[in-house]
Amino acid sequence: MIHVSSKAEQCLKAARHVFTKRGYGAASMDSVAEEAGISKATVYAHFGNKQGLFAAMMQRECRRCMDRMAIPDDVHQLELKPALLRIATSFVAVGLDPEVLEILRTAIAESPRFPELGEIFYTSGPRTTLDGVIAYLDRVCSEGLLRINDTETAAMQFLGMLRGDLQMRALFGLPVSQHEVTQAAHAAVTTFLDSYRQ
Amino acid sequence: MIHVSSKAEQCLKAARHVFTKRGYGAASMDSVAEEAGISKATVYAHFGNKQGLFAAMMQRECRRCMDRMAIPDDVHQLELKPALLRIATSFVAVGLDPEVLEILRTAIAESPRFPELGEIFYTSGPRTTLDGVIAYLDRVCSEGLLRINDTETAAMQFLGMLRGDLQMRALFGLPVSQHEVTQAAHAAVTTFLDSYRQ
DNA sequence: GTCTATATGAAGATAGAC
DNA sequence: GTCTATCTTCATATAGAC
Repeated sequence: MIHVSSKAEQCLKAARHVFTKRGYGAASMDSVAEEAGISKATVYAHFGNKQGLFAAMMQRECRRCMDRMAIPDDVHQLELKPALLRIATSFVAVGLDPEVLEILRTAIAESPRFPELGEIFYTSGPRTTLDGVIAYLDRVCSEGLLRINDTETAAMQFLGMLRGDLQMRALFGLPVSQHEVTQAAHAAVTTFLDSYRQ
Repeated sequence: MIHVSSKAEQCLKAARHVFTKRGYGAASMDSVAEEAGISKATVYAHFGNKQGLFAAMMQRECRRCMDRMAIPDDVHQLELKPALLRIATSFVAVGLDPEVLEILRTAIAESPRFPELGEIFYTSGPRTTLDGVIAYLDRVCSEGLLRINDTETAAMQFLGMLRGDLQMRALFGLPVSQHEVTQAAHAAVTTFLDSYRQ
């Protein structure tokens, strides 16, 4: 187990704020040090250089996201429709959370310069949710509640319908009303069941 | 009509390349001038400052995108299912086009610093397609081919299913196979019709 | 591990000639 | 409109003391 000192943690928090606010290229190590309340030399001592600090910050944030991306445990105690609605509500809540959006935006922005970033974020974020939905759909299919040939495609469709335009609009900083969110969740569940329950 | 000199155009092309490759913050006006084959002072003479150049470039690129975002004209001569498949194929082809992704990535990245950018891109991109699909669905509903209460929600669902994870993976630079694309298009049309044709 | 001080280079922006 | 040359600021990174 690697020991991470308190100063390094302050530094990562400050890095998160500065990098997401200004963008990687325009962020300065001086700003990070100042906001963390430590000297710039200490930042370099811990993370080597700017790229190292950014990569460490993003990896940490991706890990933090992952826990929230899994589908809720209690879905297995619900009937089919309420369970899908529960998954849907949880998914859009996380996907539109301002802190998650900040990290997602930054990951998209810098993925051309940090190629491993895309895979890390996708695996710990969208893919985690997708795998959870696939597992859930496999189960209800084996119980005969739904008939789905390709549960991976179906899961992608379900999550895709939930996202709709909303996540893109949120990424752009455009307003997304609570009404639209609940509307999208209910509509996605209805359409999904209409298609796959027969 | 505003006359745009050849040098300004070279400049915008170079700006597109430099800004999308390095990111706004890390891009330098020197690089843009060098790549355009003109002097830096000329760049400033035309666009004022770095922000002005970036905004001008992005507006131009959004306009260029818009034409490709409309749904194809020939859908109106097709039957329902082939028409949806035509819309689907066209939509994913544009949405996964590397040049479009480059601009989309940049728009997402900088929208916090350029708030008007999000609206410009959304309006000329995703919203244009969405409006086209809504209009199409309204027409086929009025002909009695489908029964849809809320065509806007249905259109968002259709486009959302098409995107699935694919656009996000593409934004992250992860591989997306041609097979996945056609698979997603066919599956989206099938699911959509299963749900709304009854 | 942490700091102050500094070297070194780069980048935004402009002055002034043609 | 376009250029060369330059000003000035700021950023990455390190040296060296404690």
